Amino acid sequence: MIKSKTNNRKLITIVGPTASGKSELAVKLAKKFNGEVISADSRQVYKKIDIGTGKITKKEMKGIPHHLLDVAPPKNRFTVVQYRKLTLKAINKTFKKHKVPILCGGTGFYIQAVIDGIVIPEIRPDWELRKKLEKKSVKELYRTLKKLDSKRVKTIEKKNPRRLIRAIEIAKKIGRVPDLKKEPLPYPVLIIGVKKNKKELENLIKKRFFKWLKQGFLKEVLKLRNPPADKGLSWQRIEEFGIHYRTAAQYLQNKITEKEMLEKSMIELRNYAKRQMTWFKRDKRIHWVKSQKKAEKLAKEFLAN
RNA sequence: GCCGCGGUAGCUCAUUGGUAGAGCAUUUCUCUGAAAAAGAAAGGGUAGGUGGUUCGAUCCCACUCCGCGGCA
Repeated sequence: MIKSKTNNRKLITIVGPTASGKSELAVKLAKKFNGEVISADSRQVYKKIDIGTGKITKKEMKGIPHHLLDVAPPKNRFTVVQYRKLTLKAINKTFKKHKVPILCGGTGFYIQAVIDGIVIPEIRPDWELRKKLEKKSVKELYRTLKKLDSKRVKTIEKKNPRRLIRAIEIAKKIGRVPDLKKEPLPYPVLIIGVKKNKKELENLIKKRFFKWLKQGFLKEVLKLRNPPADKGLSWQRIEEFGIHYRTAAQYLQNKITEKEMLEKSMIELRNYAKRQMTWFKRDKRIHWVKSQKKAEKLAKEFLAN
């Protein structure tokens, strides 16, 4: 390999379940190794959706630049493809400053799209078509896709309407769903996973939620609904911003009690953390650590070589 | 004390005279422009207890225990 400046490019990635302390670790590593943080969170990309997504505060950033936060208005739906584009830009910008980009977040799909370079067909979501297709049964959808693309049908989940609809959407526009293309990053990547046992994580999630409530999380939700000037968001849209927003919206509409809100949040967040771990577990590149010290050591070795 | 209602999976509840199901929870898994999303699979109950009727009871009957509501 030719030794040149580009070979000094290295990306550190921090993954882990919700509430595991990724953001804090990212800031710590950024401080220590002259880095900038790039968030990998599908909800924190939205403006005004702050407390309930655990978005890092200015103070917590400790002067470290953070990217991919507040990059979209909450009214519009953000997607992986946009995420990948913006993130690659942010990474390159960071390299230009001779700093280490630290990709940090819990949205496995977004991270995979960046580091493995999942190239998704350039077919934009067609919400009108989706709306129409949503009325159909999965069997009908499956049959429709089968007619359009005999290959994709073989690997797709037969009972998953969302996947079927997207496949149909692509096939309708360009004939069939192209094979998955991957464009991995041309520089080394270290992936650190923050490990927590079940009980620890459960406590962290609970504590964090109570903290958010004290910080005015419910007020934030109400403000989304009824902002001072502009038209507010629908409850339906608010519920899309994640588990806490969903349960809070239901509570604020008097559909569930406060107690139910707390219980539901805990259960769903626990399940979410589990799903995240299911995703991360299969990636054998991840170095799982229990302490920040261990993470620092890994980063140091990675950057030295 | 009396009357009524109920006691079936961890929870909420269906169901049937031929040994039971759902939703949620639990465990595991999937992942091609919604991913805190959308899906899949699995484990789990001898139907409060005892006795009786019956070829056979979780379901019918009696007694008993427990919970809830009402009356006194």
